[in-house]
Amino acid sequence: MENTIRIHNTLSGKKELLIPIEPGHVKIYVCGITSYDYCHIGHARSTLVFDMVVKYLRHRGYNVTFVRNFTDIDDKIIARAAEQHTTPHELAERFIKEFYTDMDGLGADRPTFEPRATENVQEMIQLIAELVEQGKAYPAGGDVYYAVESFSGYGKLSGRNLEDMRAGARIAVNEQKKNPLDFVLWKQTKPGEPSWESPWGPGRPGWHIECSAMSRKYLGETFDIHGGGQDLIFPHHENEIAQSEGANHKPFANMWIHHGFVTIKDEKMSKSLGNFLTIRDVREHYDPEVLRFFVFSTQYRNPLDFSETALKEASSGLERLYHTAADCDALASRPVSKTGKSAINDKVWQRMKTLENRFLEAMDNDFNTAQAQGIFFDTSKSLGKALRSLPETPLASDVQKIGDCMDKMRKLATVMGLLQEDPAIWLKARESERAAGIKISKEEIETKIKERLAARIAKDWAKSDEIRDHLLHLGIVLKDNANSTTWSPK
RNA sequence: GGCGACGUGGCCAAGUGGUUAAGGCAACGGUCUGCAAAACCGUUAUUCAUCGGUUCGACUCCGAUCGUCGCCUCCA
Repeated sequence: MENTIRIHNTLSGKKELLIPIEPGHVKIYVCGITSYDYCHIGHARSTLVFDMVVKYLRHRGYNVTFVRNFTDIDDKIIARAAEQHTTPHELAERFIKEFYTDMDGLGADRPTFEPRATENVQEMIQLIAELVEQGKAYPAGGDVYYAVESFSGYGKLSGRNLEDMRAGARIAVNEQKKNPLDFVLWKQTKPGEPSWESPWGPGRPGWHIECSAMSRKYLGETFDIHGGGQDLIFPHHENEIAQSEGANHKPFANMWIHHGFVTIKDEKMSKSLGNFLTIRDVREHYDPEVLRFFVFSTQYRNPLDFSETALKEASSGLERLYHTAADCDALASRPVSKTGKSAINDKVWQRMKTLENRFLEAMDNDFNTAQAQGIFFDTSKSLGKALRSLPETPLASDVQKIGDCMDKMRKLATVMGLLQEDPAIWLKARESERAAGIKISKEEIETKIKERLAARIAKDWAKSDEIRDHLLHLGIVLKDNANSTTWSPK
């Protein structure tokens, strides 16, 4: 197959053509969550971005092996478990379950493999032993550290060098380390903590080693893509490279994909700043597709500023696409004529025909979902024009053209998890959401509408408008149709 | 302090050496309507933070300046 996808590789700082090691098969590893709390929308972005990447690669015909780990043992988990009078294992498992509830609810596919750190400790011990043997790591007082100076490529991912880092080091000096930047591979056990036997005594793995060990186990020593949030570039991914390449003497990941943060008021959303919203906070008020639409409204490397306004805009935008879908669906029941001249303008038809190519071009260019969404809107507009130009009894082939184009758009939108619902049902659901804040009963509204209808029949426009304004004040918008009046929340 | 990213219309956001600078939201105008709403259609940046430079030509490349954010400590 032909490789056409270009990806921004953090390692080179450039867009590069994705050329899988094994033709047609992409192997990708993504750093998952540390499981000790509910996921926030930054985690949602991460999951959705890589879900989109994998879906697109598959859409393009690649076989994809996708590995994403769970960090289920670490300082924060141990501390939180102690606070909650439970075990680290129980706590981690509980929040893995919650992770699934959230991410399944957002429509993310499960990865091929989802290894947990605690299930791969032997593989980590093996890798550490190899590093010790090769003089790249050293035991000290029950811990084992990686000697950063032993790896000449240290800093190549994050664009740093050891001297600069040393000068600006904010790391507390640890007497046991040969270099303050050396990082721990194995931590000596402390009383009451989970521990595993090892050649260096009982203890538990450091954070970075799990990804090196698990990626090697599931994907091999060299694989195609490694991904994660921008905050993982240093030190986490830098250290993974040091560990893996230090032990294997082979390139680790060929390409590195790092997505931007979700921000609030232009500040990074994070646990330590306390400015985070959980996925379920957001799900209380917004449909999962709205959240997906929002996430994909900007290219994955840019920051994404979260706000109520931004979500509302996303909702309005997606609604527009669903309206088009509903209009196209309604066309299917219209009587058609078999012969005649196409009513669809040639330029409009050209736009409809080129939808797929334009979409693929945008997505091939470093997964430019923002541009892809623009193409959906452009197509939506073309479909609107086509629909409007149809006569009472449209030509069967015109109906076919419009239906096919809409089907194609739906199929392409699957990559972003959009337009997957029945339009009529989806649009109705948005209306019900808006109805949540209304302070007047349905019966009262119906009564008012009947009153107004009487006024309208009597052509008492003043009274008719007064009733309408009154309801509008209460958040009810009236829509007069040919022979009925419907209402919907504002 | 070191390293990195970014600065495009009221807001969000594509484009990234060369015909008219995508698209969304909002606003405004039109169709429709008793008037509206909804929907649909249309309009809205001689200009891309600022100042220099390279070039026949730059929003796009280079340099400087200003501003915003991030990493350097756990973090998606």
